[in-house]
Amino acid sequence: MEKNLAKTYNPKDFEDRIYEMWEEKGAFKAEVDHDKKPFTIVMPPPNITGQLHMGHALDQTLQDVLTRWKRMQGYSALWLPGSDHASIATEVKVVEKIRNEEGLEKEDLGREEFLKRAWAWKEEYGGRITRQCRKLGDSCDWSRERFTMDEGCNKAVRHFFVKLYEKGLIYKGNRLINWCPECGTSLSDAEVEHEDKNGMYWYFRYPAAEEGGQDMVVATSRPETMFADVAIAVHPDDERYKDMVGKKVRIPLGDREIPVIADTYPDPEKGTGAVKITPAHDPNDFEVGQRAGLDMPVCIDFDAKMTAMAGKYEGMDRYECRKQWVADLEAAGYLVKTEEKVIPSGECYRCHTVIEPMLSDQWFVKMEDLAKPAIEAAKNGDLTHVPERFEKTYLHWLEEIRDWCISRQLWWGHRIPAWYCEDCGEIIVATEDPTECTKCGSKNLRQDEDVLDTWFSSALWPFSTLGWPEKTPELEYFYPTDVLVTGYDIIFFWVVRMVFSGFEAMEECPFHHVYVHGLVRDAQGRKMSKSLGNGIDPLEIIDQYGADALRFMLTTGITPGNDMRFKEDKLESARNFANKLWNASRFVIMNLQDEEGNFREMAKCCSDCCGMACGDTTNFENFALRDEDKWIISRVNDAAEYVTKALERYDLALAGQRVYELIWNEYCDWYIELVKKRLWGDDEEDKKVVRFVLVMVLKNMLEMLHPFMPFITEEIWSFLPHSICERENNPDCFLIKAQWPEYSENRHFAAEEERLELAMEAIRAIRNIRAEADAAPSKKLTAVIFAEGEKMESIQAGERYIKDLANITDIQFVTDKSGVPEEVMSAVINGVEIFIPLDDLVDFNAEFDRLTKEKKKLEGEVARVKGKLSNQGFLAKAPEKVVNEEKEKQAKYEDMLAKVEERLAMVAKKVNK
RNA sequence: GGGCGUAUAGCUCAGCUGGGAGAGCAUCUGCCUUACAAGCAGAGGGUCAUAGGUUCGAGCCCUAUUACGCCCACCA
Repeated sequence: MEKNLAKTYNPKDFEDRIYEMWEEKGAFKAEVDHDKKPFTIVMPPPNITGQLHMGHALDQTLQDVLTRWKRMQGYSALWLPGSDHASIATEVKVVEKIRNEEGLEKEDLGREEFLKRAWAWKEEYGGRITRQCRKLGDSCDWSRERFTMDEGCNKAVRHFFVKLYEKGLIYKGNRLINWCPECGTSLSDAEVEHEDKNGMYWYFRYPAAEEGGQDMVVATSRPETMFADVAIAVHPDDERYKDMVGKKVRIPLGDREIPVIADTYPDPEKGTGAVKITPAHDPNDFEVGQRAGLDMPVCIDFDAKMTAMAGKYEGMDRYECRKQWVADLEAAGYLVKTEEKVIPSGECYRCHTVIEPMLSDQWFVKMEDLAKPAIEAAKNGDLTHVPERFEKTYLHWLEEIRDWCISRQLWWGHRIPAWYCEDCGEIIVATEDPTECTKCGSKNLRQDEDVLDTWFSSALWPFSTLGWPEKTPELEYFYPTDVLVTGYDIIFFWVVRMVFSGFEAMEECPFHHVYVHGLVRDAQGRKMSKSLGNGIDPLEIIDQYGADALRFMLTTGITPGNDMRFKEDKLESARNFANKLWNASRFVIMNLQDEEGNFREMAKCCSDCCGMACGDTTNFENFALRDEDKWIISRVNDAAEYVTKALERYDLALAGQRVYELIWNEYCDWYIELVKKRLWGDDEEDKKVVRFVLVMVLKNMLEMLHPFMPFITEEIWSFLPHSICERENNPDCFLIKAQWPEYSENRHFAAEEERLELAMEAIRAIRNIRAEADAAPSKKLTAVIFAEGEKMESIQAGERYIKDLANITDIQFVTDKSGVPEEVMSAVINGVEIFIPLDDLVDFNAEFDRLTKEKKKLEGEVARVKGKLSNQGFLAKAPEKVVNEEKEKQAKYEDMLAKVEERLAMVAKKVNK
């Protein structure tokens, strides 16, 4: 007895074992190999603070499918893994830990000590997520695993920073930035989320401060900033306020007087047409302030508390102050009116605290010039998006881009490589820590306290991970990468920044395709989130259904760029599919003899053992292949073409779907059933052929399914006879390294396909009759089949199939219907009539209904075809091929209709209708 | 304010360059047929959101409308 697969499919029995085997054999390793073409994907590095969630599972499975496919196609396929230091998220985690465990704040520890704890935290928890990836079956080259804050990345960051600084593309400036009071740091524009909230406009009267002036009424949604008002602005053409320009008004309840100025910013149509100007707390006002050369006092500090500018409100929280201040103003009669309004508000993408625009010293990347090649790449096709529509998003962002604030007031991250000379004030920016001031020679240097935006280092990921700024062989060989796979939610954060950084550092686009996928939502279509508690843990799913089922579920039934819902039944269906394959394989293996000699002989036409993958037609002439053998070979061939083309355009869902159909609906439902009798028969030569085709087709199917379901396919593969794969000569030949099946004209058998499909139609028709007549499947029946000419030949070729699969003991083929008994049920298929004598079982009423329905259907078809063919426009303008197809259909349907009508007339008599 | 997406069977979704509407699940009927009940066989079920248009021909292309969703936006 041959060894065989376990009786039941249980992924836990082998998934971990197979993954370890792959790793041990170095199957994921990608080498610089100039005999091969490179294929490169860099993994979007998951945050070290994170747990593996469904988003990662989707993202990584897509990348793994592509990597495994390309590896099988003979590429040196590198999927480079890593993780991200996640500046803010990690710092917050570590701060909380220290607070909880030691009751200390980070300031109590000091920078150095804090960083020690942070690194310790990273060592302890940071590897968790990459360990979890292994459960998914990720075939990334772990020997090249990187971390955005490792030594190499740090070197890359410093070099890149210096490069930009020296070109004048990085500068330091006192500007209005997005400040998160909770996280205590500045944020880039991309890190601010906009949300509309119900809010209020308050209209306040600013009393005239001089003779002949008028009171000014202005609206504001942020009364607490009034303490830092420096002017009231009106449009220069606004007649209402013309006389007030240059005059002063007084801030209510205070003694500060501020001028009314003219600026084009205020819109006379909006509000009262007069706007209070608070340059330090509003981006628009900041610009007005700059234009008018106004002071920029600050009334809210970095903790979102009021400063001394706010007088008695000093130290109050900004919202607390707002409440008090409005009440006080109202009591004093300065509140003119209120208006409920929807106010757009900016929030921190991490903690959702309302952003405070703050005037602050920060580092910026000047974007205008950097954006140009990135825009150009998309426009000239060097960079394409799948699906295309995301190119619009990408371009829109780049075209509207503003300077990028890259400094963060945190400790965990890449420290800005800038030093200040305490003696002469010189700023030194350098890749190595300087020992003395380049200008005055002073050794009294102080490094900038800030760290860089996490995305600054992520932006370098496609080349920093390959060795940049060194010119390594890897960088030379694997760069640029081929495709970047990511969710649409981080196009701005990451994709855009990698592209312009890639151009700047490497003078080449970091990848040529961006495959954008959607979000995995819960069954109700809601976003999975911690706060909702509706997240689904991929590890639990793997535990329950196996990684293969999860992977298959995630990669099929989706459309690029669209969100998907996580439904348990989809998962079950994927698991059932794995089970089906398992059982079919078990069946094949169980029926094999000691085949090593046999198959070696049969596959010998292909010296390097590729068997059917060789496309050598002489291969088949040596075997007595029957129609069903050629049919399944032809179907596999067709699938190989379809699947490869689908993968080439990143249509993984359709590719997976086609493999599913091949395995279940073609191989299992038909081929296996068709050959069972032969397999158990007496013709030893024929049995050998059947076993060979069964196992070779299975091999090809495993190859095509492998990228989607790597574990089960590898496991089954290990049970296949060694003579059909390279394992005979090479014990390390595993499916993961097998050759991807290619389409070959030599394996396309149109005539056999057509004949077999006619037989299938007949089988379906007879099964249908059985069901309608309530004849048990086990009941043996006979059939009379009428056909003429070539059709007779075709259907006669299918005699054995019909007998086997429709449980018919005897078929009488007739070219004359006169001998057909009356007590029969019948069916009409393409050019062929089938009669089943059922003796007492004939149900003429059922037969009558069935035929009536069939007649109606055929009448519809005939009418449709006739309509088309009588349309002169159609005949004149449609392609000849289409017209001919329609003509053939007309003949076919008219023939079928005539036969059905004839039969119906007879049955009608029986039922007196 | 600008941009984008979705609308197809009871549910979740496919449908590639326009050429006779598909899958999975669910439902109904019959089967433990020696790989598989996580299965087998059969069946029912759709005015492809609405209204126009282009075309010989539209689920697919164009225009408008409706509903839901997403993204961007300096937001008095």
